[in-house]
Amino acid sequence: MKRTAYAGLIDEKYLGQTVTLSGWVQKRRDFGDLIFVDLRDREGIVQLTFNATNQSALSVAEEMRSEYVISITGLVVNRNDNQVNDKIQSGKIEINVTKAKILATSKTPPFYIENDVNANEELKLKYRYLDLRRPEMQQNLRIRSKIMSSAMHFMDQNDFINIETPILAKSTPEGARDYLVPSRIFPGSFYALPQSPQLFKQLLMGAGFDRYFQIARAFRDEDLRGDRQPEFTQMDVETSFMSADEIRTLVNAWVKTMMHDVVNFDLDTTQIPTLTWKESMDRFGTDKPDLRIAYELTDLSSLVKTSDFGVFANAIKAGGVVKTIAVPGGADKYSRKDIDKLAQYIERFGAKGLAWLKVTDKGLKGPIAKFFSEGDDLIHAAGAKVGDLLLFGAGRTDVVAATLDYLRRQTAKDLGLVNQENPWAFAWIVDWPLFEYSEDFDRWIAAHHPFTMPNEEDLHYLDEGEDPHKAHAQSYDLVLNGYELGSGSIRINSMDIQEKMLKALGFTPEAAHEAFGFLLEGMAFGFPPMGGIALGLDRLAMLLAGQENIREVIAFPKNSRATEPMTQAPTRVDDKQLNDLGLSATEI
RNA sequence: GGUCGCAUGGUCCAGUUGGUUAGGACGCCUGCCUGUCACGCAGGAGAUCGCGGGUUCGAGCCCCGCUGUGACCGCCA
Repeated sequence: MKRTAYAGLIDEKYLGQTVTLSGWVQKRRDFGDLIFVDLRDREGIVQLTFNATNQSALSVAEEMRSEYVISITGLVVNRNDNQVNDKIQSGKIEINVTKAKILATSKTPPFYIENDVNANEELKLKYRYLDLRRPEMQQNLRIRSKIMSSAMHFMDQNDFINIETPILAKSTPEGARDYLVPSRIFPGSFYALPQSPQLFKQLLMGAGFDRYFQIARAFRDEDLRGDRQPEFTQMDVETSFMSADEIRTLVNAWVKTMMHDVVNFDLDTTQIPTLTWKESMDRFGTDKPDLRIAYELTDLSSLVKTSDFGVFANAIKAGGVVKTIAVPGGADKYSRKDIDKLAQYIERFGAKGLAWLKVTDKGLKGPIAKFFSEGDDLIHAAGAKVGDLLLFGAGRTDVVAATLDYLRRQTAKDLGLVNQENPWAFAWIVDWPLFEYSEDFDRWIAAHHPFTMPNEEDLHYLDEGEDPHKAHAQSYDLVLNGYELGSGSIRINSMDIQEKMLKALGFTPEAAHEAFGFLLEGMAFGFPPMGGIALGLDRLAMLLAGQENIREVIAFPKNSRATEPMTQAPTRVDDKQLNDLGLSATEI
């Protein structure tokens, strides 16, 4: 019996036809001499009917259980009007089965194969192949597939060349922790899995390919988050002779095509705002703002620096800031208890407490209202209106930013203020600092990466006797709905600037050549001006699939401790394997 | 590395102030049933209450430690 159609695609067009279908038993409803079986395949579900007019098929149906794999042949017939099921696509018809065969039996699955499955994550990952049977997961991975084919097609159409770069690569300082692969031939030496194809793609520009792209896997041995996995997929792009503006225009064109191909959304890329990094930090407290939320941060520092409220005045005196968000309609919606909960949450950002005020028609209300008897100035400065809830951040600039960024997103989520009219809020964030200070390393590190070209007018900051940390970079991030989708920059293409850059990062000339000598040497042989970007396809797929965790768009993801419950990776290995590599495992 | 949660039949949960037989729903098994699609009805099986220790006459419940797991902070150029 060879399959002639997908179960989920059977509809009135097939009426009167005999079809052969194969798939899984979603559900059996047994009435004795009448049995209904819901047959599921990748396209959906169709109802099969078995009855006494065909005893052999009926007896096979009696044996069927959930998740058995079956193949059937039957006639597509109309259902009576009172038997139509509007919940499934094929609900107007059903299949009168004449031949049935069980191809594989199944144990009772540990959880139901249905969309609103309520099993815990560990169980779902352990039986990932069952979880992936859920229509939602099938849909998620097909969205991902569409993104990839859209990308491939767009890049091909725009004369980009798809080039693979090594997975076994060289460990380089800077950046994330590497995944290391021991060398058998050189015991004690290691390859590193690439954190990105960054250096290779620059070298490809040096080689004259002019336009490169790759759907590339990248690896970073850092702790996971809902939007971070240790291995992830990037749409990696590099071009020669293009400005940052031109590269963003190119990416916009791809994003527009992709949004059309994948979710059939007509994106007006001329409406994508470009914010400087500083503007984004000032207005939203983050470098990846969710622009679906209308309200922003307001700086009240100058207004409250002489306030009677000590917390505010002291924050300013200590060199910090006081900022607020006015949550529309929040005054009624948030109880004291709700606010306490928010206050407790933001302690993790370093906030000492949460000052708040409610704007009522009788002025400001709340525990600290007494300090603001002349409240109108404050209400006006905050852009607040009656019914709003004012939430304040006071203290170190970075703590206030993190706190109010969180409060802005959380309150919008709580109150349904994430604007649904603009479901896809893209933004470009530009003019990033070239360096940022790392308390961990107690030195300045590259904000993007060490190959990022400084702004033309900032080049002199890298010179002797100047302060390199004032420099800003020709780098740009693409943000969607509060997620960093991609990050790119114009690269340094001269050895001279690259060496200055590495020096500013604390590299001695010897260390610089040991780590990046191949790149520096290459630059001596005529490297073109170049720039590019890498877009995170997992996050993009997650957002387009309406998911909140990138696990949902990765077929076999790791759990939050970077292990894989199905295969149990990582595992210990044989001593022989270790011996071959000249390694020994110390911790048991 | 840290913070906060969670762990009870196959699954998801309830379990009072510590009290004698650990409860429900779904699923599973058996039987009956020709119009169900959350089928129905009758019956049945199924538990090391994550692991180890402690307190107590008595622990699913309280305490300590551990393990697993989720979210977040640090980290992620």
